[in-house]
Amino acid sequence: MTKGIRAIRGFRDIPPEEAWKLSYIEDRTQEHFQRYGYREIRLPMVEFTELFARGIGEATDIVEKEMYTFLDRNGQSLSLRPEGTASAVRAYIEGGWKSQHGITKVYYSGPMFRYERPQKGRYRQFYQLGLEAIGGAGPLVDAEVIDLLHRLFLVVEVQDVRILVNSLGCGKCRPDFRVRLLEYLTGVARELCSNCRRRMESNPLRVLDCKVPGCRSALEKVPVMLDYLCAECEDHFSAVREALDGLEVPYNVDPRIVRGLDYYNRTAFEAVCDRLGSQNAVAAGGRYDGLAKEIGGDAPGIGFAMGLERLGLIMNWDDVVPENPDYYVAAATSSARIPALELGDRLRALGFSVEVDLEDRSLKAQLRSANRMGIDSVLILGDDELSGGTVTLKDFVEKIQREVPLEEFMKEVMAAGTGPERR
RNA sequence: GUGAGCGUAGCUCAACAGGUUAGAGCGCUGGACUGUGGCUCCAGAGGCUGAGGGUUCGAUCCCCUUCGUUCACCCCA
Repeated sequence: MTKGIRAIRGFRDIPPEEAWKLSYIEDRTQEHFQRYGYREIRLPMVEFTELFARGIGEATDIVEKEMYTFLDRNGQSLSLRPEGTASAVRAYIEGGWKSQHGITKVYYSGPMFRYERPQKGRYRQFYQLGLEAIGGAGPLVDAEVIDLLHRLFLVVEVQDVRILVNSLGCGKCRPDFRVRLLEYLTGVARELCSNCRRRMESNPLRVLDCKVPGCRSALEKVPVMLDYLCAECEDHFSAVREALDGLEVPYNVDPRIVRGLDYYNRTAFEAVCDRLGSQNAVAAGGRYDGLAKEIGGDAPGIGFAMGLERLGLIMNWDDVVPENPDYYVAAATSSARIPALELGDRLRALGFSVEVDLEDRSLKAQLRSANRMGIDSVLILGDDELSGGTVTLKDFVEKIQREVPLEEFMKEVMAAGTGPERR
């Protein structure tokens, strides 16, 4: 079990038992996004390192220590994408989509890569589904995006998810706030944990969401961004909230919401759940009006991404069952092996999914397989059936069995048929 | 990058304080039932106990190293 080549740490195989769930989430989510006018965009999984360095921010953890970066054969520094927003905005600029009318609304789905220690709900290759609304600066865009996210959780039946929103201010008001925050933190530095004292230097905003009790009490009167918003940001944020209230989207304003990426401004939001191990974010996003400028364009935007594995972890799967095959064709004798395969093909041509034994196993073993696979209808072919042009139908549920002319059976199937729509 | 736990059959796990031939359940294959599933019974296949070194008369067990894995910290989706 330890022999041979295995998957890279943090890069796991998603077996069929699990993969169908991710597909299910993707399907439901994409339908949902499309109802809001979002269209799929396929983005490269590798970009120039510079895109992420400038877009996400040189000083962020992602860029500093979590990217898969390498030189290609031309000596250019490339990186596996750690997230999708930077690419989407790059595509917007590169494609000149600004000239199109209205807001560009796109969604993407696929693997992201981050060099982190794997743990529950966290892998080095993980799957994200995200969307971006680029080119719109107004608060209604923010509200619709958050509304869409809220309603997505209704569609995929996830309970226990809370939506938290905050405003991070803008380039005008955030620097002031930062100064006030640092003043305060310096004052209470003795009461903070060692982590937070370190964070004061690296990323003071992060101190706000420390969970250590001592820090929490020391931070009771900490200034929050919301109290320092400039007039424009204040107006924007209250307009967003007004719209959310009008749409009856349940949310909480949480001043401790901070984003780990530099490009965010104004509206930031997270969907969190407690049943996710130490991770609690299922989806997160926000506005990034300054991002495009960093990479050679100019456009406001907002978007979010959600972790498919994490969503899969908290979804209620009780009412969602994978479909079993419709028929099992069993060969009772060796001369019926190929005719069994043929019959399988005929049924498949009608849209059914059919299993046929390929291992020359006994009839008993074949029936056992059918039963294990949850297949209710078995068709048996043997020498008797072949010589008589019949097929034996066995129904595990009704517990009945009868032998009928093969062509008659096929006609029945076609008539009642309506080849079930498969997914 | 840091810390802790765990690596025994395909899977989930046993093996009193180091002791003889490493067991069980599930799964798989066959049989009881000459061409008939589920339930039951019987049989069989399947192990360099993650790898390497050490202590010992003797190591799955103790020690060291290494690899893998899980969870947590950090951080994030």
